[in-house]
Amino acid sequence: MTDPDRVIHEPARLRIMMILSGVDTVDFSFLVSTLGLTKGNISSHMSRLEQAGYVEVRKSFNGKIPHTDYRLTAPGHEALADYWSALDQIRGVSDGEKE
Amino acid sequence: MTDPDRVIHEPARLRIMMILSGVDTVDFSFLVSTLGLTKGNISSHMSRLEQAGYVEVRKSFNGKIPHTDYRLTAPGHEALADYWSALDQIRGVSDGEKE
DNA sequence: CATACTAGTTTGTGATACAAACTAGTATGC
DNA sequence: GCATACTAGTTTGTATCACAAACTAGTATG
Repeated sequence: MTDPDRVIHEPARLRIMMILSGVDTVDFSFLVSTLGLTKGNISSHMSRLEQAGYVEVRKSFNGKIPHTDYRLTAPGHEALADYWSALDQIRGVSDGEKE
Repeated sequence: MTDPDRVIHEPARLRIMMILSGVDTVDFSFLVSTLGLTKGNISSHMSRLEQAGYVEVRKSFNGKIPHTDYRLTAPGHEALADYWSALDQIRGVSDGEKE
């Protein structure tokens, strides 16, 4: 009866997690253009994911331009897997009895 | 890129929808004992689902005791199916490609 | 007639998703 | 050299909403 992790459950963050799970790193601009959300919105979602320990933030300079990369941590990968498990569990509620 | 229906996405309501999808009707008390949520909480979730047109409320009297039954409507069934589709789409990001 | 129970609804509050406004620095135009 | 625009984000304000506590309305029991 475990409820899905709220941090991941939020659609925007779920998308972010799914994107991150498939690649090494993504940068801020990529997320902005891919997700179609405002920068502010993405910024706060990334902060939330960072606070949860699900993503690692790496700030650097691309020449003189600041650059931010995000990477999914091991706990992040695990939490994402657990999230889908929780959802499968909900989905399979009537699995045994009827179709 | 359709986001999952927020009405259904809320874990408590998702559970309710899944329960309803498997049976004809459930009554209020059943939901209270099954979900482990307070009555107030359940009451507002059911109102939300009713407002969305996903459930139909049927009030009656069991002798002299009031009784409330809930039933999933056709749009409700459809919305639930669409919800899982939307989620499958998110889940299959790396494999389902995009449009 | 009062205490407890059934069956819910209404109310108050804290959390939060979202966009707008803001910050800080770089490149370009005049 | 000054300003205008752009890149790369963060902070702030607001409206929504999930949740539980308090309340309502009626019934059964001592």
